[in-house]
Amino acid sequence: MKSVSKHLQLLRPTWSYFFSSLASPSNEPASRLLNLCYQRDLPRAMSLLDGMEKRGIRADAITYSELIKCCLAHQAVTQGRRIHHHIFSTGYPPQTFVINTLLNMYVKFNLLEEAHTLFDEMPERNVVSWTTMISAYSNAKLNYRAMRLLVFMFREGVMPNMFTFSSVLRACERMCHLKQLHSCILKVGLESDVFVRSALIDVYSKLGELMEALNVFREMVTADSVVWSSIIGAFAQHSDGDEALYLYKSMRRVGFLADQSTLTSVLRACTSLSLLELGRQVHVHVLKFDQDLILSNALLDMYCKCGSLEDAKFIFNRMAKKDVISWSTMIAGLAQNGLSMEALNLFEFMKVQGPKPNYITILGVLFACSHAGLVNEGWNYFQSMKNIYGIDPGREHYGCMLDLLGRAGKLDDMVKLIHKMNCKPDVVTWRTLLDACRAHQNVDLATYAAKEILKLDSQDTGAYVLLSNIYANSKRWNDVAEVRRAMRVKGIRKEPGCSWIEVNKKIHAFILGDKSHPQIAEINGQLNQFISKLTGAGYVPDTNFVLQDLEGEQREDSLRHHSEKLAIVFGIMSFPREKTIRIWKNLKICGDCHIFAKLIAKLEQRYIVIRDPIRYHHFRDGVCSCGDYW
DNA sequence: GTAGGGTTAG
Repeated sequence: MKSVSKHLQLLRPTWSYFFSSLASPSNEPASRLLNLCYQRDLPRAMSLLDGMEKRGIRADAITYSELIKCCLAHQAVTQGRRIHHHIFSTGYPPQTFVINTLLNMYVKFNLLEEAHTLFDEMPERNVVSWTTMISAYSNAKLNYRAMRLLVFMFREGVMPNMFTFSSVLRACERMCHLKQLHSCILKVGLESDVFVRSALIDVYSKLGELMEALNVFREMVTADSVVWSSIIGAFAQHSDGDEALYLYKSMRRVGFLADQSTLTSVLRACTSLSLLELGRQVHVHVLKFDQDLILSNALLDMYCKCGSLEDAKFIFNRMAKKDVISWSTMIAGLAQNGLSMEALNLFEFMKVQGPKPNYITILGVLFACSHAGLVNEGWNYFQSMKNIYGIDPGREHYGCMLDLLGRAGKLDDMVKLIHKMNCKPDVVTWRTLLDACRAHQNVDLATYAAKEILKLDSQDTGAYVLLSNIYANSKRWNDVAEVRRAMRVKGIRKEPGCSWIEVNKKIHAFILGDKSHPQIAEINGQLNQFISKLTGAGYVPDTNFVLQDLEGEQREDSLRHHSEKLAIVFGIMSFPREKTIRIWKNLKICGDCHIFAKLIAKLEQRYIVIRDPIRYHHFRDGVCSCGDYW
């Protein structure tokens, strides 16, 4: 008996199908259609649909939904429009669910106008219809339209859900709107939804309100790895690497696993803090995602910015896929690390084998020319960017060209270019001119440039300091006193030079005049010994870089304790000879420290890398990668 | 049927 009932059970669907097809014979093609959709057989499904249309047969909502999925899988726009036509031609009013599916199809095909027309014609729009359109506009960065739709949605009395809020938040550009949205989210009790939460964190961060982002994060009762990634990314993008790394450690401690996005932000934090050793540890976790282009680019950038070009080249060469960012990162990385010719060769190779260069690629190329003193090549590349790639030069490109001319001492050409620029000169423009005037001892032009800077920003420390140094170099002590008086009156102080070095996973900071380091006496003693040894070998301190109008020994004394010298000596004391000494600092290296680093690298047979806010110096065997041109 | 986080310069 048991086996008979088992057989009957097996037969039951067949019988029910038989009876149902007797009762409604027109359903049979619809079921066949659904099967074809499941098989993703679009041609046969479409021909069946044509037959159904002629006989006035319609399918159910699930079948239409599957048919549209089939079109999306085949990227078949024409067939999608045919289905749209069919749904409205059978004489039955389509369900909202079915129209929403069509709406979604047009959005996925990036046909927003067609989607919007259909949306306008819908007899009834539910929360999914509204959210589909809002999300489409947010994705397309048509933020105003997305926000406006939310208002219309409220007016029609449709309540947004968590999908709506996480979509519309991305379109929010103003703090007042964000505050309103946030209140609304709290009011309807959606703040614990992880999608809404991560979107809130992201928008607060994009609008520069990091503390608000942190508040949203801290108030959470719910979390997932994306919420963690959002807050880590927020700090990493705002150059607060310390907080980003602290949050990453907390994330690991509470048991969440880092994925590609998290690791990308963590690498960015390592990059901003120049933490090569930590970066290498993160690299181990990155290995399991080696197909992820964004993550690989972040890794490449980390090695470039931490001054380890061997690792950067290794990563670049074995990346299976490279995009314009990979190429631009490598070109700029080579240029910033003093390998200008390699950077330009790579750019030539990119022109043949790589993607089309963009605005940032050209910046790296011009930077390479500027730091190698290649004036003619720089001009050629500058002109070709518009002619060949259709890229209009921006403020940064002009900046590189001015830098190039300035380093080569072509001050008149600099002034001509400033007047020809298609944008108004800003503080950076004038500072480049001022810097060139200092290097080439042009006091009158320097005064002009400094005044232009102070017209734009009366508190600009750099202008005062550079002007003071220029006067000091020309021994115009009265003018120096005048500049310093102005600085005192306005309460402007020179930013103290600061250098950092990582020893045994600890960051050691050295600030000019600061004696707080526990080993400072030992470091100073060692430094004095080195200076004596170097002086015996012909080292003469270059006092052109002292702000104060001091004379003789006092001027040397001030230079003697520049933070990078202390960091170098500490590095020598802490590391074995074969370990690279890596230092990063907040200001550009001065000429005297540059000479000192070259000589000490030779004397002690050390490899020293110093990263300043713009570029890198690799000191080895008495020479620097910048070729003394920075 | 509708949703969230990541890369190059400055």
